[in-house]
Amino acid sequence: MKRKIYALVDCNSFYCSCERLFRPDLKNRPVGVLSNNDGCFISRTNELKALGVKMGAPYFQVKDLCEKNNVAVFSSNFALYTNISDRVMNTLAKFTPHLEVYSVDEAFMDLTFIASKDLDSYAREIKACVEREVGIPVSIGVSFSKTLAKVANHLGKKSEKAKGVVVLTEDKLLDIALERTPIGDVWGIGRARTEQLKAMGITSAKKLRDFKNDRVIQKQFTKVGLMTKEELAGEDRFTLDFLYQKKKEIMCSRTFADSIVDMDDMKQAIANYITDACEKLREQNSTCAKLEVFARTSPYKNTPQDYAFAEVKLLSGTQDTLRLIQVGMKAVEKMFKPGFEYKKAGVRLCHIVDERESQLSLFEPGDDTRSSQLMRVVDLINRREGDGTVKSMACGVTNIAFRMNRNFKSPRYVTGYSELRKVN
DNA sequence: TCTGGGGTCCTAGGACCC
DNA sequence: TCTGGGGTCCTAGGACCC
Repeated sequence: MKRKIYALVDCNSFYCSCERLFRPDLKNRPVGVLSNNDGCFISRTNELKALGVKMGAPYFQVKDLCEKNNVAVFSSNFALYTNISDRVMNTLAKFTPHLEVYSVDEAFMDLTFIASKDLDSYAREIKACVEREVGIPVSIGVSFSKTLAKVANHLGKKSEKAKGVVVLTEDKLLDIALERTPIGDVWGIGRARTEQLKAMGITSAKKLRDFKNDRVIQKQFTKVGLMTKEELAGEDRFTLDFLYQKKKEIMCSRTFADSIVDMDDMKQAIANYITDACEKLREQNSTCAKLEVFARTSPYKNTPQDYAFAEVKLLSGTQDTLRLIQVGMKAVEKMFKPGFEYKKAGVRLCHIVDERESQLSLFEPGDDTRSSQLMRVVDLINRREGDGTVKSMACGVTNIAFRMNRNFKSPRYVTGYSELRKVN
């Protein structure tokens, strides 16, 4: 049987590249995009990396440096990024029958059907096409497994010579590549595992691949750890799942621009998060049977600390925003402690199942037809007229929940387009 | 003044069952 | 002196990803 071939396509500095798309004047300037509330950097161009600004660096710490170096700083504009991402993925889909969208800026493609000698030129064609049709620069790594494609992609980003495409299908090249890849750069090896592996003398990807004792690896690093090792040896263990997967948990949380000290404000924020999460729940035709509510103070501030948490289990699954707000408000009363300055709060919907399999209970009413119809109409109106057009009274009118500092936001280039599409 | 917002999977251990 | 043994389900918590 022919070995699998995977390509990993990764958009370069994705959020920054999206901003540049509409601002050609930023082409050679350092660009950075900030997290919500303009907290820290979540995307940086090479020019910004060269200035020493790290991923996750708090903005206020490097503000002076940025001003001195004429860095173009943006607040995040996720509506824009999602829209551009869709366009990239649609372009990629033309090149393979099997595409797995792995994140907003990455996708795996099955290229097994391409002859080995043509892989490099095919990958370059893909790259050129995305850049021509969407305008976003990408890097592509190609090899026998997802983990190896990641390694190849990494090299493609770093090497000048590669011009954004690296194909690793020859043993000799693979050996060199794996030797040059520090163990911590391997996909699936995080900080904790890096330390453990180093202590065992495993400092590079090659040393992990060639480590003799599989049982030790499995014992210390779980089944997934062993699969990573096998992937490095070119075995296809993380197979492609190109089917649309429903979320098993849905979260919504935010850091507040101003802390919350009042329970009614907290209730309002939580009601908004429940509304948001329930919309996503209905979008994938699911119900949930557990709601978690949490809030925490700022760990960076020298004030009394608290992590408040409450959960509600329902006997029957629901997708009814109003019902979840009802139980959610009781949960807030249970967890909220006066005297603390809560800086962040959120909700998580758990025990998610398909609405057709949703458990009915003898003791608790399930969602009745009227509630379903109401929710459907609400979703329809909000999709057409914009989020929050129709909502529960509990959400309030002043928007405590989603108020953020966004001092550097780019204009709404494409949001209208995106909202139109959602209606269909 | 100032530090994001999502997700996934795995394992260990307890509850419960026969 | 010694506590059955195995299976399943659930949950909490850790680790990792972008």
